[in-house]
Amino acid sequence: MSENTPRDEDSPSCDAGDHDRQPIRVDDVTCQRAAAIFRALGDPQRLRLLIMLEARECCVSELAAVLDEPLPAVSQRLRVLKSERLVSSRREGKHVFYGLADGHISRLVTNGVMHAMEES
Amino acid sequence: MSENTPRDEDSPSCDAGDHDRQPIRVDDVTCQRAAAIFRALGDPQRLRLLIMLEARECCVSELAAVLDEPLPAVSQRLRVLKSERLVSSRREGKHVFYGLADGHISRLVTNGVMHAMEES
DNA sequence: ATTATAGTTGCACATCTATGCAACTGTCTG
DNA sequence: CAGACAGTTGCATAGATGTGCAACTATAAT
Repeated sequence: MSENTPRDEDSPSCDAGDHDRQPIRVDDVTCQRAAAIFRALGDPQRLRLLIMLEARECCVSELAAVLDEPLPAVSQRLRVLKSERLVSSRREGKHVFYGLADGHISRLVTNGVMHAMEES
Repeated sequence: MSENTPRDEDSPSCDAGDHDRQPIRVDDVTCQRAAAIFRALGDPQRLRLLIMLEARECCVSELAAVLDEPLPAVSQRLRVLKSERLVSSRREGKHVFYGLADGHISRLVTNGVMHAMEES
């Protein structure tokens, strides 16, 4: 009676044929890093920024203008994205250009958006 | 003087050769749905659950036992995941089995974890 | 019907996070 | 140097979110 898993006699027959795929072993640190990345992606406005940056590098004021948001707000969001290394920045004169940190990010974003569009 | 974009004379030469990829047009609703999905993924404990469910269906008490968490906590987290349609549940006698809602989710999770492992 | 096991829900509380605005830094121009 | 434009940072506040615990529901067994 000390069992918590339903793998013995009081369990139904559901799991007999289930193919136990080898679970990915993920250490706590990685898990937290991954969660942090997802959390950074978990805001509509930040996601908008990433979607724009997927097309090309943009400077902060351009992003603010296109998205019709106050510039400090955009800068803040970019800061969050940068702290998770989702974007990188580059200064060019008066302007600071932001771009996706690497191609992976694009896949991540696109995947999520696709999934959001497909269902429902 | 009303320009916000640095595309005219006060702009440096950085963007001349930039390949403006066609941006994905994403409507607000989709953007919010996507963000909500990412937000649901943005918690280490919830991510842990999904990683476990990637291997096979599990009932709540099993998840609670393996992750060493109070059962109500696990149930709560599963609720959040279910509200975003990341997992589905199925009752079998006394047990409720949870599994990933579809194969897409697995890709989404794996992608994020991979990215978290690769960098730094 | 009573008891035990499995899950869910509700509530209170602490924590985090987003937001707006003002002040500051940095860069170029005249 | 002063002024204008581009970004960043700090701070206060309101709203969202995670957590723990207790109470409740559901299913099965005796």
